[in-house]
Amino acid sequence: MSHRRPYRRESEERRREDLIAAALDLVAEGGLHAATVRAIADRAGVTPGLIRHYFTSKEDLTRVAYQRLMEDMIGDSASVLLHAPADPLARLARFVAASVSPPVADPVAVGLWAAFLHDVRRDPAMREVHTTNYFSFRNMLQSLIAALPREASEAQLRRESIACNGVIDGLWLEGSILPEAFATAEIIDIALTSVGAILNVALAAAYQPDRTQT
Amino acid sequence: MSHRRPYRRESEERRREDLIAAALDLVAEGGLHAATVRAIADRAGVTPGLIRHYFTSKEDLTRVAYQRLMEDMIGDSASVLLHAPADPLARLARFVAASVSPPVADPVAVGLWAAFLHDVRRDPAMREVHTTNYFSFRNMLQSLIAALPREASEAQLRRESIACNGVIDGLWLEGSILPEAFATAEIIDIALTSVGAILNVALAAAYQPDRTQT
DNA sequence: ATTTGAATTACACAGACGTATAATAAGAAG
DNA sequence: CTTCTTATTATACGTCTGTGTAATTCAAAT
Repeated sequence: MSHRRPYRRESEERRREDLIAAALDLVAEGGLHAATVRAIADRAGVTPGLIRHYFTSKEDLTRVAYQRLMEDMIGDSASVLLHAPADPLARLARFVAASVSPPVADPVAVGLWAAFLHDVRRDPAMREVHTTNYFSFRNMLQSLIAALPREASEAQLRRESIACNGVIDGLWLEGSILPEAFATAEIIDIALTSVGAILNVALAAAYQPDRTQT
Repeated sequence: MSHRRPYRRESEERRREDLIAAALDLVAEGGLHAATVRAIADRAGVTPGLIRHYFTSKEDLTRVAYQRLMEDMIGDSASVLLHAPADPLARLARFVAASVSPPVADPVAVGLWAAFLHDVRRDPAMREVHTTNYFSFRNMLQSLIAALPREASEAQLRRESIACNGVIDGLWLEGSILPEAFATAEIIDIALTSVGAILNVALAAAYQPDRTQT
């Protein structure tokens, strides 16, 4: 009499991937509290019990999902440099522009990032993921700045990368939260001009949009 | 036989105030999900039912609490200008410095702000509170910039205030999330130098710390 | 003193939460 | 075709959630 739901067996990797993606989806849509065990399982097309088969607890899944989110965001930024020009100034310009425009700057991404922020402050494991990725991004930026044809001490480089990172983060935030208040082109232009002013280089003039993508 | 808990009647204003404060406290400590009706009531020293006597729903209380948070943050920034110098450059410097140091920049404040961010994106009412306060802050900044002794078009002023606001927000964020990674004095110095570079004025040199406070 | 209105407490309810455990069936191995 | 492993489903449990409603008790008005 019992009609048990039919199912397919999948690889562990695939199942974990699906569950992580489902969790991030739900957090993006409805905040952390929307990503319940039942909702995640439903979105991933499995039953709730399976989550505890692949993750020791919901907290465990949350941590893994956050790590995945961070890796993706860093990856999006870094991938810009793959097809970037050789000229250091143009490279920096493209990196800055990419960091304040989609897909890096995006309401959903900011929502996700914010949803996890509280746990980041509380949970040491998540805190370390954050710290690692923050410095990873800043170091990318610092390398690009260091490559510019000019003289700069190490201490000055550090200060400049913090400052530029600040501009980028701030504009990333505002542009993503109030997307209708700014045109993407305007945000890019402001970011380039500001970073240029901080570094005392003509960054906006050196910017060449990437024409290989949309 | 029934031992009913004794209580004092309080003014509506006082009770609402206490409940709002309790809610913000709990959100700061444990995120939005920690601010349950029962926990809020407990913290405020009342029973859960009372919340629905002063607020039509928990969502209502949440909205009001967020509004209070924003007002307080804007107020902290604005109050700096009360005892600020008359010199426009020094005024701007103090405003910028205050925005990236305590009590404006503070891990708890950032945690609170982030906890509400998702609802801000979703709920139109909360969204309007955010927008209003964002522009309120940016207009304060723009006024300070406009008061500087130099020539600047309206369009340039807008761009500069967006850029400076970006730097401030970004440094506020990073300094608050990773307080141990930066000294407060360092963040202030970076903020002043960066804003100065964007506006092309000697802001760091014009900074005079407020000695009337701690 | 008594009455009266409403601020406050007390209790109940239905649903959702994360978790634990037992039952089943898919798919590989023999 | 049969056996065996385990990925997956199913179900139950206790707790917590927001909300609705009735019972009380405070404090002011009379």
